[in-house]
Amino acid sequence: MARPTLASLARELAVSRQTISNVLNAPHKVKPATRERIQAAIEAAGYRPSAAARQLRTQRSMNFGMRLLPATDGINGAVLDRFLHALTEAAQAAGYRLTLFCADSDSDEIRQYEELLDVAGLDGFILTSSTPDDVRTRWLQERGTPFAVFGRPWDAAGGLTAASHSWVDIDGAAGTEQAVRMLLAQGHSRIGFLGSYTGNPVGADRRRGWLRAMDAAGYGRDVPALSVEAEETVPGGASGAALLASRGATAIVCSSDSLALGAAEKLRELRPGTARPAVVGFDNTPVAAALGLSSVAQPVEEAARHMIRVLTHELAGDGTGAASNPPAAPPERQLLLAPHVVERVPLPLAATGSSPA
Amino acid sequence: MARPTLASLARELAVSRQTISNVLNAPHKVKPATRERIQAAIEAAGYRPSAAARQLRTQRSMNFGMRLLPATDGINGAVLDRFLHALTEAAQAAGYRLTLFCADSDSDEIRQYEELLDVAGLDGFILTSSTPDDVRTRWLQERGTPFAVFGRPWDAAGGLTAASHSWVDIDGAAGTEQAVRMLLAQGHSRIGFLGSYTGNPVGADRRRGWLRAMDAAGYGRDVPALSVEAEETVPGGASGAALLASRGATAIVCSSDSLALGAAEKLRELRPGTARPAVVGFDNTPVAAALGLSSVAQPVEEAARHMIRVLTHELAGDGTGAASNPPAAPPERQLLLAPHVVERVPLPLAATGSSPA
DNA sequence: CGCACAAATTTGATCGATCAAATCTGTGCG
DNA sequence: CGCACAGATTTGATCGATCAAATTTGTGCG
Repeated sequence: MARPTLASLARELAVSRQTISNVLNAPHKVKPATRERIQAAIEAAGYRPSAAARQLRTQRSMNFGMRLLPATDGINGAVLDRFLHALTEAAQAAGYRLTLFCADSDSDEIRQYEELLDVAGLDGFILTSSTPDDVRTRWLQERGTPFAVFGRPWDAAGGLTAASHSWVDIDGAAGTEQAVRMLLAQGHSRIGFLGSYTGNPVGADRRRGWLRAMDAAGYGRDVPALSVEAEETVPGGASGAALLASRGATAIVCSSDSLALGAAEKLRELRPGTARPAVVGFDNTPVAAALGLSSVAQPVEEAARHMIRVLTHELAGDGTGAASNPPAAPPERQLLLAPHVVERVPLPLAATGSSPA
Repeated sequence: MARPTLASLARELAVSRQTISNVLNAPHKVKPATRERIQAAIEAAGYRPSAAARQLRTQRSMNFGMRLLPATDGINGAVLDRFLHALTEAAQAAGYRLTLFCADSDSDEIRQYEELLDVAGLDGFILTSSTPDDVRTRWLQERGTPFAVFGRPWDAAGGLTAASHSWVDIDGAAGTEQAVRMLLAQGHSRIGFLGSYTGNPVGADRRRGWLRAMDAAGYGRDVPALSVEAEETVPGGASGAALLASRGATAIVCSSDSLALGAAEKLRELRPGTARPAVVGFDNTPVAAALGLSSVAQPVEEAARHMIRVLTHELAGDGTGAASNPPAAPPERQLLLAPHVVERVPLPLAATGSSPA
């Protein structure tokens, strides 16, 4: 039998289309007895309303869009995977779907927004980064399209702009701060910070946490010599670590796992005796896990869920003139989530140091 | 001004809706002069047909679906990223969009198919794996829904089933074969193979390539002792490499980058003198790149593009009774792509071996 | 000139849902 | 008994496109 439609089902049940529609969209308008009878019939027939027809009438696609950046930019790799998965799952749970798209540049991204809004009628967008004075966020705001950004809108000076749009971000400083505290608890006092050259504010933010924790612990005077920048690569991490070690650092907090990987190697090499190289990375990538490297883990899943919450809330607010029954506390429009350190014991790989063949 | 529709634009131009529709969907039916006039007006007004309205009438959503596996399963990490990106890009270029969804299990995945087909009217699906006797592929085939699978349908014995559905896969054996040849060219003769325990056919396939190349080179007799299996982790790779080295192996082809990472570490350790640990990984993950490890790179982008080609071709065939003008050679329904080895010189990290602090 | 016939264009119906307004039921109460 | 009025249900229009069939325009030619 062909897929049932509202009309076909209505005929069978000898009720009107609208009544069935009401059972689905405004159950309180239907007499309980009728409602149950219809609900049962819906289940039995496996009736599912067509999104296209619904969208045509309501102008809602129940669909969010997200640009997939070309690999190696922005949040990527395993982090992006986790983020995407959580996003999709949360959207699905809220009755929305997620559509991906590609763009060559930010201006092309705007062109895509326009197209996707007109053609597919997307209800909102997820952005995975934003720059100060971002043309995309401005465009979306002017047009009144709902969107949420993963990442704070930093200004040119590395400060936070007072953007009025929704965003969620991970508090990098809180992460490195916690990493320092962990190392302090392990007995270290000369704890270095190893960042990368890129003048981006995310790195500066992570450095800030280290600084704060060192100050709080009373090691503020050591700070100048213990902060180093290197190339954002594994060898970069190694050379940075060598420099820090030469200045007496016994432990290192890094702004990425690549740096941490190189740093851990180097420390092992410099101090063959030490069991655990006191190095903490950032992002908690699979590499860190594979090598038994401690790392700051970002709660990207929570961030994704929150972004969906923000978007759906905004859309629900518009939709029904009278907001849902309980005024439902609106989700924070701007939220900073705290990461946490995943402490790991290095793998025996190094411990087996000079095992015979 | 509100978004133009076919009707509004028709009124302005004093032509009928259908004529404009024909300009877009069957230009040959419209007199050149009219066509150009209308085309210009479409551009000027920025008219874009609504996908929802179109879908309602044509029963085509121009949308493909793909299940996003929970992280750490199937193809993942950076490889998945590249695949997804290429998929999205290719779909977009062909006028299709990509919708993601999550599922808890294979049977739940079927439930999602059903829902997405009924509700969103998806035109086809991308699967990222298939098992012999896969319930999902069977369901899709019975229902006649177009789909393409990334990965060959292996049977229980590790052989290839004669499945009738479309798939694309990477020829793992060809990859390891090439890796062996590279090592042979570098002067190695005792080349080991390091795989993981998992009895999955992908690993067996990779081993097969090594075997083939060793045989071809006349080293078939060494084979039994030079094939080792270990746990699919970095330390697993290290212990496997130790074993292989003890049996005289001077180079190792691994079935993954994790194993290769551990193996490279171990070889370096065992032979401090050697400049380049002769180890080749598989998947060419960012880790391999970061550490300067040679690895077999899979052409996932090409695979993704081909899958979209297969799907769009199938849908185009159905759509217009008479296939597109030139009969357009149908894309291979089952395609095996050859990977290639990315040769890298290890990073100075190790070369700096015993540099002073 | 006029007819046949193809090319070009238009008309009305339809896809499957929701909206807004109309109609039908049923209950309370003077 | 009958009227008002809220509750329940139905009706007709509509969202924006395409399809199938009808109509108009144009061309060739006896």
